[in-house]
Amino acid sequence: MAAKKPISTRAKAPTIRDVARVANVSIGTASKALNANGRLSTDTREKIKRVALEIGYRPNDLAQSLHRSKSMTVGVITNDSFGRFSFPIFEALEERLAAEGIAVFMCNATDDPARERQHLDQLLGKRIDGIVVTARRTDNRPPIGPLPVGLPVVYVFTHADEDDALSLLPDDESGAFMATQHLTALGRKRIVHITGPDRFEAVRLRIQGYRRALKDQGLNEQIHHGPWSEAWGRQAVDKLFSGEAPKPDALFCGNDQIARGVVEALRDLGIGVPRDVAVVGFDNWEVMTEAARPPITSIDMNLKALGREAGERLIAMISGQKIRGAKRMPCSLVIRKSCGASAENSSEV
Amino acid sequence: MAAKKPISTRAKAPTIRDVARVANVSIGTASKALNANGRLSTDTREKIKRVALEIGYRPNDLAQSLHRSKSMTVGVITNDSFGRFSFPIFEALEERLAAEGIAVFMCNATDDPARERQHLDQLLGKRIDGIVVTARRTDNRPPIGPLPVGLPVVYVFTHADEDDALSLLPDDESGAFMATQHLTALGRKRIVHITGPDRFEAVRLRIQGYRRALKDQGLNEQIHHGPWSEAWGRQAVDKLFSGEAPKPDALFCGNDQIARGVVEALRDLGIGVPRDVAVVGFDNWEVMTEAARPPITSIDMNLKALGREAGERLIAMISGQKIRGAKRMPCSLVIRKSCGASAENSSEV
DNA sequence: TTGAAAGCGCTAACAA
DNA sequence: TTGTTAGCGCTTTCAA
Repeated sequence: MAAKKPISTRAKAPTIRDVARVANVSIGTASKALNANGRLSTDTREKIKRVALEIGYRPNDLAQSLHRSKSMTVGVITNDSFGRFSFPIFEALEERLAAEGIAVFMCNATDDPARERQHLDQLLGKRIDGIVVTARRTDNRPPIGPLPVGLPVVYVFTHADEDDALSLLPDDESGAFMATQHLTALGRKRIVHITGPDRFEAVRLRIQGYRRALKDQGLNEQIHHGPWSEAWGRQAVDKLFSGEAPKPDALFCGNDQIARGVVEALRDLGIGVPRDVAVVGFDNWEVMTEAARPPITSIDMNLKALGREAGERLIAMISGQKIRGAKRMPCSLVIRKSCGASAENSSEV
Repeated sequence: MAAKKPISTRAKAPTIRDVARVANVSIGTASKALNANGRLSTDTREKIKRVALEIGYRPNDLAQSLHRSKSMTVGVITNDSFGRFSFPIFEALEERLAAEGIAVFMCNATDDPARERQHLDQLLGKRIDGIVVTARRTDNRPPIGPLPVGLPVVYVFTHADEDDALSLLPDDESGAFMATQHLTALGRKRIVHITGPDRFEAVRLRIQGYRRALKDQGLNEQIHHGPWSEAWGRQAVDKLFSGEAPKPDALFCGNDQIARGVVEALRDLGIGVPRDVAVVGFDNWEVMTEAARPPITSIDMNLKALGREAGERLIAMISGQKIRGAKRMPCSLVIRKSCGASAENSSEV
């Protein structure tokens, strides 16, 4: 397709036949020597290895794969063009798979089913050994496919509308519980939740965790929805602290951008953080949490652990195991100054 | 390596031999039919295509590549684990290459030469048709390798200590010139540059652009170095506006985090932006520039264009062209409220 | 211990 | 128009 001119100045890579010729043995012998199996005189084995090194022989994985019908490659399909969430996941995933000798095709489908289909076709043509599907948000998505039966698929940071699928997700509910409990443990009583649009599953789950923690202490809930932005955080504070109603003494925010807006607005109003109001965010996005004044306590979804686990499971599936079901992986609380607790209690992993 | 049990429940994919058998033709004929070349009766061609579709035949790229000695894959090696810069580049690159039917292996080397070497070996084993090297910062790096002669390599957002290499970089100098000129055009006279550590090539280039623009107007320069953080931006403002010295009427910042710190500190001091002091950032990182009060005018490095161009050139090289040399691609000015200019003048692309 | 040969799935040159 | 066959680079059985 891209080939304009057939002229190629590329040096052809040496093959095992070249090794055999130079070492003056049969090609079968050379193969045996290089693959460390079968018996062979140490002499010839050494010689062959030396020759291979000298002429810069490197086995052609394509040919090898053709033979073994295992390509040692997997594909990742994402729709997260910004990369905020999927990048750390991908990074850990790739690291885990690389350790196993598996290379990773990265495909961006940008929410376009046609592009997704196209990428999938390409990957299947390359006979990938497995697929990882990831996304910008954790909500359900239609299952990817159709796929050859038995092709391992892992959904991570998203899950499929299908029981059979294996998916790995952060435990939003317990993360939010942890955040809220941290606030109640510090003696806060009027804890308001400022969060994102409730069409996000993550928002709904975080609300559940928040509720559970409040119920434990017999406290009342108050929830406000808005966009995932600093501006919304500021606006929410302006509203909450302007009227006659009793003021909150803690704010649990749906993400760190909202939290940062909140912290800034409180600062503008001269309300002390954490003295008057404690603040917790979600995501542990350091660019936000560390730069805020004061730095913001937040929930870390441990995206890298998520990616590593995805790699782990994919490897298991490739080697024949059957795994299914959704698993939620634990979040952790990262304590900073915005709550007034000492950082000693941090459960950061 | 990962293969524990040889038992595989995977359905074997149909081959062209299967197609031929079912369609009751020779395997050569089937191939011809599916590759749309050579002449063939429309009848059989139709039949073969239909059969292929029915039994779900999909050509095995591995076998195809083996034959053509072209794998239709390329590798990307990055050391940018955060992904802030390399992700947009990668995204555009991948999109361009996918359009050509080329799939992309993504490898993270995290600044570790051993890991880089390992990834490279893996990629060479997979007989990739080309390599893209990218990085977290634009500075020089040792050339990647050793590589088979003639293997196309593109460095993007970094460049190699080597004349022969092809590299694509943002034009930091002219970007900084644009930013500074924008300020002078608005009548600002005392324009201070607050930037990052000068071990970054980008910092040095941006200084050059800043200087050139000042010289054009016969203005004096003043440069302050610090870390790439909001805290540094705040600190710089505190210093600049506390003494008896004449105060700046504009601040050109080395990146958007510094700019954001600057804007916030000015706000704290009750200094009007843009009324008293105009501010320009660098990177056009919307999460910073849009959330600041006021939103910050910034220089966009057009990372996507950079990625697309890298794809373009790689494709050209793969098809036989020889390209070399470093190319700097233009930045653009994205106007927001922090300078007091109307957004009409924006040269955003 | 080593060599010969079949075959992985596909393409392309040549024959029929 | 269709079929046959060699070969891409490698592994693996089977013979020598």
